[in-house]
Amino acid sequence: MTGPDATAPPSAGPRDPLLLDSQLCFKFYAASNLVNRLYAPVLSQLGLTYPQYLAMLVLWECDDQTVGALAARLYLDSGTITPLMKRLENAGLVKRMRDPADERRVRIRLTQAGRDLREAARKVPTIMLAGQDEARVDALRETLGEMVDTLAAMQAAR
Amino acid sequence: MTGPDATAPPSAGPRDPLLLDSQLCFKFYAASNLVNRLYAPVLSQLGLTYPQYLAMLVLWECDDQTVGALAARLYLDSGTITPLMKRLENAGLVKRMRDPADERRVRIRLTQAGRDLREAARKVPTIMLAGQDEARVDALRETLGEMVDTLAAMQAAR
DNA sequence: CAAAATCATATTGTGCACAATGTAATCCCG
DNA sequence: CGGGATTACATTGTGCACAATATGATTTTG
Repeated sequence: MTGPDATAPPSAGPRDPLLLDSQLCFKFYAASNLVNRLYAPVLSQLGLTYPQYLAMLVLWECDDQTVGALAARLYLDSGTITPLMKRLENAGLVKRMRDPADERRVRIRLTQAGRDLREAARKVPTIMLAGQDEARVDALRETLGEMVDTLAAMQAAR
Repeated sequence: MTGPDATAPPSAGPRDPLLLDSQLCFKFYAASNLVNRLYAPVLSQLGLTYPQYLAMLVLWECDDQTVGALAARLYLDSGTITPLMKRLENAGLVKRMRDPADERRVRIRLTQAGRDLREAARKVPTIMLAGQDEARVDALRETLGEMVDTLAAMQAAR
């Protein structure tokens, strides 16, 4: 061994900030990837990927939105939404059309098939949260919601 | 309005499980993307992307690991690690070589430049956590750590 | 010991995710 | 009203992320 603390300390003392397990950011990264992987098999039954599912949630809440509004709602770049919407259009779930009032905007509208998919999607949260403690889920959602707000504010202040 | 709750309810009552803001999973997704975006400008000064930074953290902890071990530690597919390591090799930070004892394995070793980068990386956690309440960060890391363990267990049980 | 099963990684193909850039429409200011 | 600035989206290029498949090495089994 050349340096101190070649392995992680048992429990106490100031942690090395460069240890992977010390990284709060890694928890978000790992959780996001794991969640994506857990949802994939369920969502594939609907013919959706995970980001596509999230975009459809937004449209089911409020149809006829612009590309930019969708991107903002999902904390994504509009350059991510454009090809995603083209894939949803190819799947017959949405229609893309230029806003006649402002030709710069592209409005996204659900097709009948897109609206119909909502009923099938109702089972997704049920399946994914089965066996989880509801109070714990609510508490975690609350905590993470604040964290996302903080991160979004840091992002906006850059 | 055609249905009940066309907009989100003010505060109480059972939430619609299909609302985006009801989705715990979306918080992870949004947080992960936001974190990535916040780290990118800082890490670019080291010539690293965010996943590359995480992989380097693992190697700084324990050098000379196999591709599979790195993937497991980061909760990633080995198919993600292979091209990532090739890019780190092109950057001169690691060396890839077949394990002579088991030719199926590829071992990843830091170069001197890779080891040297660790000192420059020490400032990253300092910069990113500046102004954050330490106790709050510790609590969140604890909570998220448990969540990641839960997700990893669900993943393993599939 | 040889054939089959298993294992570790690489390869291919699809789908994000974002920075940088391009293009066209609209806004704004004099 | 005319022209520069701004806005909104599309395009291009790089880098993940994973499923499916391929390749080659090792282990197991008859």
